Amino acid sequence: MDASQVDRIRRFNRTVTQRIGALDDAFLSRSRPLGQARLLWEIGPAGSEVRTLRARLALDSGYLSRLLRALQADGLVTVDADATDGRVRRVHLTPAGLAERAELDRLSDGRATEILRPLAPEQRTRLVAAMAEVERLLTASTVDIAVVDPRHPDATFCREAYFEELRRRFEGGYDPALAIPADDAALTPPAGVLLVARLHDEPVGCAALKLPAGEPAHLKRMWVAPAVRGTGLGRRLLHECEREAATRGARVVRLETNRTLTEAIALYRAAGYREVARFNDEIYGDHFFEKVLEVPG
Amino acid sequence: MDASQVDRIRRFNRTVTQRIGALDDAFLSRSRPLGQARLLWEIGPAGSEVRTLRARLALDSGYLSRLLRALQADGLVTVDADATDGRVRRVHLTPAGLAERAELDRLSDGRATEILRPLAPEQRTRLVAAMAEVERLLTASTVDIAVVDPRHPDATFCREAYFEELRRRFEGGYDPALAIPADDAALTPPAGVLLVARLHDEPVGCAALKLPAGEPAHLKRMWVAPAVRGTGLGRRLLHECEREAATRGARVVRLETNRTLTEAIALYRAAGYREVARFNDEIYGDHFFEKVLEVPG
DNA sequence: TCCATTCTCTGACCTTAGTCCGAGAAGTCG
DNA sequence: CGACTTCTCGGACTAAGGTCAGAGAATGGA
Repeated sequence: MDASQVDRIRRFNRTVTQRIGALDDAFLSRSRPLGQARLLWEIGPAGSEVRTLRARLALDSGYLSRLLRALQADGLVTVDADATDGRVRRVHLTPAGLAERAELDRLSDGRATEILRPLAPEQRTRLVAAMAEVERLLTASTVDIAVVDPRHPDATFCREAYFEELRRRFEGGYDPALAIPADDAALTPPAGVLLVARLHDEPVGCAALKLPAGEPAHLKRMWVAPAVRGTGLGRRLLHECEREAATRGARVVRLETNRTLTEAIALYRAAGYREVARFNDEIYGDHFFEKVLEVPG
Repeated sequence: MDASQVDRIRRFNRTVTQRIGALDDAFLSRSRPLGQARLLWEIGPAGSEVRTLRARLALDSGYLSRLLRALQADGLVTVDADATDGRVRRVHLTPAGLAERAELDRLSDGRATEILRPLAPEQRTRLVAAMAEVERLLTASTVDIAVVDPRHPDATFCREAYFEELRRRFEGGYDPALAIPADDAALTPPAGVLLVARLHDEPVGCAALKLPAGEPAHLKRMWVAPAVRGTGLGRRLLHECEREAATRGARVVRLETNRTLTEAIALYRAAGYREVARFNDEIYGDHFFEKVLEVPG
């Protein structure tokens, strides 16, 4: 790794936590502990379940309970049992709580404005653009790719999202029953492998390989959630698949794809795949690609 | 202010504190309180005065003293009186303290590396470039410009730095005694005004105006510290001067400058100054500029 | 020389953040 | 129904961060 890049990130950290961290101070400046303020904000105008708050903010249950008691005592929230499940409790902001939250927003906006104010208009534009870029790439780098059992909820979520997308994009729709199948067993090692990409523990992409012994690996089910497109995740998934294929003994990766999936086709070409003649009878396949893997050295 | 820009800054804050804040966790992961770790790092290999640490980290004197006691008890620092001033104390890292600090650096680098690792090489380059841009512009926006008495230490610092720069850059050097003077009285309101730009309370630039009643304001002593050049500070100082001139009744700003100060000349032209005939006998003046101020509406 | 100032340190005190544990109510499944 | 799980809550406790006031040593200036 380039040392100057590492150094840059550390310097960035120092400048940014000083200057941007001030936005969080807005939460402190209302004579309310930061924890309470953050919780108040996180509850949101529509209310939340206590358990989701606990998960989102990663708080101890006792601690969260106490924070809620404090907000309740100040008349900012109400806590009552969920209608369908008596164990879970729901929190709602009272009008006073909503007002307080709006005030936090206002303060936070004020801090942001103070950052922009001293800058010339065109500097502001540049700052905002650079921030968007940093955010985008940090998000991309937060995405985690792991081998997952095809029966895992995240795996089925991705499969359904993938099918749904094909249904929407293919001319004449998509019916998985008509396609060459890739059932759970076929994507479980060592017969195959399924990779799932997650962002903050939410599935945001997948890719699968069938690994018939002695034959080319077969890439299937490459999907990237719309929210994270344009972050290079497709390329990363493809790269991980090739690594998996190589370490599991395959020398070649093959795939077929539909003509409507233009980004995917561009991705395969950019990654060094070359178009070959049809090698199976997949009815949804218009283009067939192949790449000879480099021997890992 | 553009609401979408404000919004972007807030979103940036959320993503970045999550992801980059992890760099600070490195400081926590050594079973040492964050405060102690930060202090240890801030002392630096060369040692520091206790009072400068207190100022830099904005710590209560009692609190800082206790932190130092704790580090001392762990054998990481030594504290002893300054040689020239027996009141101030100096802190130095022991070999163990240096090792601990190096370890913190190493951990911090590790976190930074983890951010870069999942990215493609060209994404890394983009991230680092965008970070540099954000840092640069946030720094620019942190610079504070204020009217300062010419006898203030920051003002004299800027004056000396300015003269030193002219000495170095003018062909044949610079002697203030030969130039048209602008003494302290002439730069004290209402006869004139001196603006000093500061970054983290350190002077990093200045600009002055002489304001003879009923005549054009005369801009003098425009200087920007090398470290913050290219951040738009010159333009900001110039803009602030025009504002001061306008609110104090001037309709026109004039200035002369030397041909070697090319950035300054470019700045004046870009800001709408037009070159005019020589209007005084300043021996270091090669170019003479003038701008008619817009009437503040 | 004396007085005000600067600098550091200690003691006393407070709030916030956070952990651990066990009780108890509500739901689920065989 | 009974056993197990899920979810919430309060008690007990700890560590860390932080504030305030006062004492005492060293310095600088009138």
